[in-house]
Amino acid sequence: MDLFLQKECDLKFFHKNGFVRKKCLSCGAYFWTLDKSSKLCGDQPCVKFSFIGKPVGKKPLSLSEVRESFLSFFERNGHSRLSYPETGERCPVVARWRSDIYLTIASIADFQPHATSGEVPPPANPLVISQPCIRLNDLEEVGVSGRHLTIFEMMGHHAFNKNIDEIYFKEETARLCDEYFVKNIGIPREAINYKEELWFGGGNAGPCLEVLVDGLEIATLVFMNMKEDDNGKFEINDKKYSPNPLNIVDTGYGLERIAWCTQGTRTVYETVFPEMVNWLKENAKNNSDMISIYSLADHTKCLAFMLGDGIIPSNVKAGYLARLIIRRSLRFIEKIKLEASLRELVETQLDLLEKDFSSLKLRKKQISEILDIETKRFSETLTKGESLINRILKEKETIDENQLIALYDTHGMPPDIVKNIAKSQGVKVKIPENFESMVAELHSHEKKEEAEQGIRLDLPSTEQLYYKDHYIREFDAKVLWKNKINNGTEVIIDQTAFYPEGGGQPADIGTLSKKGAEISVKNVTKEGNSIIHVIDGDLNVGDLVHGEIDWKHRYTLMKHHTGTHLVNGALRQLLGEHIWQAGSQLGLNNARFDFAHYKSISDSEEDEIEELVNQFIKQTVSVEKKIMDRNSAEKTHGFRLYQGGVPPGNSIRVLNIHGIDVEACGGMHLNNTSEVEKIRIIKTERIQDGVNRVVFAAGKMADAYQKEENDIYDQVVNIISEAYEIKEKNNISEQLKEVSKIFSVSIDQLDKTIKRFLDESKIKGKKAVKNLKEASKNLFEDWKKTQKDKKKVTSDEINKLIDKAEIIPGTEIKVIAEISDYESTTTAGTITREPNYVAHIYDGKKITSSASLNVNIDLREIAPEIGKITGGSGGGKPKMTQCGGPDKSKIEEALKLAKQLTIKKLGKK
RNA sequence: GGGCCGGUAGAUCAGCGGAAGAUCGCCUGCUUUGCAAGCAGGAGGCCAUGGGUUCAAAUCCCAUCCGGUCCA
Repeated sequence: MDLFLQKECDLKFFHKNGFVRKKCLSCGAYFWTLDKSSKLCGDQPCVKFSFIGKPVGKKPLSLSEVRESFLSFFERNGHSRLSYPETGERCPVVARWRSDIYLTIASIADFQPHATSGEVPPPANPLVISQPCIRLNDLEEVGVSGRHLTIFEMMGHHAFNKNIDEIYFKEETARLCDEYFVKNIGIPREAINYKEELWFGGGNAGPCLEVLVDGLEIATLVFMNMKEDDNGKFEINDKKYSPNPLNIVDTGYGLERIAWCTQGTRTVYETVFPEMVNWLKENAKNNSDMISIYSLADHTKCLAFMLGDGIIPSNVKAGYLARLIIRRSLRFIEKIKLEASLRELVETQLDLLEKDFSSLKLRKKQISEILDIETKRFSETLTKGESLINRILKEKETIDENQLIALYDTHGMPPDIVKNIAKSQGVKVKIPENFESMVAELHSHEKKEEAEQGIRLDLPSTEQLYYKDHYIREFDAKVLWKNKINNGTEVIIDQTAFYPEGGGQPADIGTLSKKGAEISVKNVTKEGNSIIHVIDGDLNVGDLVHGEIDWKHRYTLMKHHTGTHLVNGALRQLLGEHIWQAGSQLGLNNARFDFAHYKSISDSEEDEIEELVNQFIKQTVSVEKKIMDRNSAEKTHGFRLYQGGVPPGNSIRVLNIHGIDVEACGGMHLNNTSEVEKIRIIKTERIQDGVNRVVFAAGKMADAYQKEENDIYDQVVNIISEAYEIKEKNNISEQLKEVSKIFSVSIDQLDKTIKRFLDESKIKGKKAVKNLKEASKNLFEDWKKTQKDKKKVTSDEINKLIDKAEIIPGTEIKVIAEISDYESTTTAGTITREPNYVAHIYDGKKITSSASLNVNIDLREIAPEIGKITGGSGGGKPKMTQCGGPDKSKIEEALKLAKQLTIKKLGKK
C-alpha cells in the first residue's frame, strides 16, 4: 500500500517546487514538505495547532470572504459556479436527490451517485461549489474539541475525467490548490505540508493528499479513481476495488478552518459564529459553560439550515435528526440558564445567514411555529418524565440501570436530567459509563430488511407505448417470451400500452386477444426494460396479439394520479414550502397522499384544500409531460422534482402542471386538469409524527363516495328514527363525522353501534330533534342515564327481596336466593350492607353471592359449586363472589343449591 | 422502516381477572376581618374502538385507531 501511494502521489508539482517526501516519526505516514529538517507530518495529533494567536495569511478573513475568494479564484481558472432555483449556488442540506443518505455530508455528495458513476454528465465540468454540509457523527465533540462543527461548508473544485486527464487531474489540482492558498490567502508555501493518504467512502476510493497548515487540515485533495468491486484487485478495509471509468477530482476545502487559521481565534467557534457566541456570553446567566455556549451557537445554525431547507421534525428519517438537534439545543439553553427561546436564537441565525443564504428565510413563519411546537413538546416530555421519576422514587427509593435506560428509550428522559431530578430528591443515581452502548444493545436485535429479489437477466425488452401517448388503449404486438407460472403465464411482447405496477400506481388490466379469442391480463410488472404481462391463459412465442387495456380502470387511476399532484400543489400553496411528499398510493376507489407537515390538518384546512384542488380543476390547466436531461431539469425546477423519489438515468420525465406542481414522475397522467372532473377529500389523518395523509376520490369515484356516504346516512337515520324524529337532513358528511365522534366509532360501524345503544336504552316514545347529531347526542345521554339506573336498586326491590329471606335455623342469619331485574352485584351488595344477611341474586347474567361483614362465611368455598350447575364456575372475594355458566335453564336449581350450601355452612350442627 | 411504552373523572395518574380509586380542579355549605387555607358534603367514568379467552375482563390475547419515545 505504501508503494501504491508513493507511486500515486509522486507529483511533478512537488519536485518542481522543491518538496521532499518524508516519513512522520510519530504516525509513520509519508508527507511532502519544503522543510527538509521536519520530522513530523504536521497533522493532529502528531503536532499541536500553532496558528492560535499567531494567524497565518495576508489578513483575517470572514466566512463570506473565504467563500467568495475561493469561488471567484476557481471561476477565473475555468471552473463554473452552479445555480439552482431555490438554493442558488448550493444544494440543500437535505439530500433530496439521494436515497442512501438523509443529509448532504460532502460537496461531492451533490454529484453522487449519477455524475460520479458516469451515468449522467456533471452539471458543469470542471465546477466549483461551496456546499453547506451537516455531519452528526461527532456530535459529542462539538463545543468540546474546539474544532468540531455539525454544520460546515465544504468548498470543492471538481473535475470529472473520462480519460486520464481530459479536464485535469492530480498535477493541476495540486497547482491550483497551491496557488489558491499561497497567492490568494497568503499562506507561505513553507507552512504547507501534503500528507499521503488513502481515501475511501460511498463505494469509491482513491489516493489523496491532506493539506496541512500549522497542525490543521484545511483541505483534502482526493483523486477518486476506484470503485467498489468484488472482483477488484485493490483491497482496502476488507473491501475490494477496481478502476473507476471516471477519474474524479474530489477536493474538500474546509471553509471554516481556512477562516479560522487566518483569524487565529482560540477555537473555531469564535471565527464561525462570533455574533452568536458573544450574544450568548452576554445573556446567559451561567456564562462560564463555554461548551454549552459553543454547542448552542453551532446547533442553532445547523437548525437554521435543516429547517430552512425544509426538514420537518419527526420520529423518522431526517426529521428525527432535526429533533435530536432541537432537543440538544433546548438542554443547552437550560444549562446556561438563558432567558431566550430556541425560536429566537434560530431566528437570529436566520437573520445572520440571510445575506449569504437568502432561501433559508422562505420558511421563516413555519420554522418559528415548528420550534415553538417542539419546545412545548419537549417540556411536556420532561414534565411527564419528572413525575414518572418521582413515582419510581416513592416506591423504590432508587433508580437502577435498567430503569435509567427505559426512561430514556421509552420516555425520552436523558440520563443526566434523571440524575438531577433524583438528586433534588436526595437520591444518587449512577449513569453507567457505557450507557449509550447499552441503549444500542437494546436495538441490536431489530430485524434487517429482506434482501431484494434478484432480477432476471436476458429478458427481451418491451417498447413502452404508454409513454408515447398516455391515452393509447389498443395496440398490436408480437409475443417474444413466455414463462408458465402457477396460475397463468408470464409473457413479454415487443410493445405494450399496459402500464406496469410502479410509483404507487397499480398495474393496468385488460385483454390480449389472439385471432379474436380474448385472454385477460391480470397483472403487469416491470423488470429492467421488460414489461411482463401475467395472463390468464397461454400464448406462444411468435403469436401476434391485439392488446386492449381496461380503459375505465386506467382512466380512474389517471384521474387519481393527476389529482394527487394537484393535492400536493394545493398543500404547498396553503401550508407552505416545506410540504414534501412522504409516499402515495393510488387505488381504484380512492388515492392517498402522505406528506411532511408539523401538525395535524384541521377541518377548515381540509375544506380549503378540497376547494383549491377543485379550483385547479376548473381552471383547465394543461398538464405538460416532458423528457428532460437531469441537469437541466434540476436547474430549471430544483430538487422539488424528486418528491416521489429519485428516478434513475440521465433523462427523466418531468410532469409540469403549470403554476401548480412540477415533479419527476413516470406515471400515467391526464392532459388537462379539467379531466379530473372533481375531487373529494374523504379524510385526513396523522399517520406518524410529522407526516400527514390525505385520502381523496376523484371523478366518478367522488360521486360514488358521496353516494356511499348518503346510504350510510340514510341507514343510520332510519335506525335512529325508532326513537327520534329528525327534522333537518343536510350536511350529511359533516353530520356523520360528528356522530362518529359522539359514539367514538368509525363511520362504517355507526349502524351497528347505534342499534346497540338503542337496545340498551329502553327509550319510550319519539322525541323530535333538529338533526342526526342532536339525535345522537340525545341517545348517548339517554343511554348514560339508563346505564346509571341499572346500577341503582330501588328500596322497593330490596324490601321485596328481604321479605323472601329465610332464617337459618338456630342462627340470626337470613339467606336470600332470588332473581332480580336489577344488577346482581349492586342488589346483593345493598342487602348485605345490613348485618346478618347472605344474598344470592341472579340478574339474567350471573349470580352474585354476598354476605354481611359479620357473617362468618367464606363464599369462595361454595361459589364454584353453584356455578358448576349451569356448566361454569365461580369465585371472588370471601364476602362477595360471582358465578354462573352457559346453561341458563338451570338457574332455579343453582339458586336452590346456593341456599342449601349456605345453610349447610352456617346452620348449627 | 424497526423497537419499546401508554390511552381509566376536567387534569395528573394508581388499580392489572372478582362491587371503578387517589390527588388537584369543579359545585354546595360551614369556618376565617381579608388572603392563603381549613372542615363537611356533592357532582363528574361506553376504564380508546372492535373481536376473542373466561362463570367473570378496565385488567389476559388479537386487530384497529390515537398519543409518546428511542434507533437507523
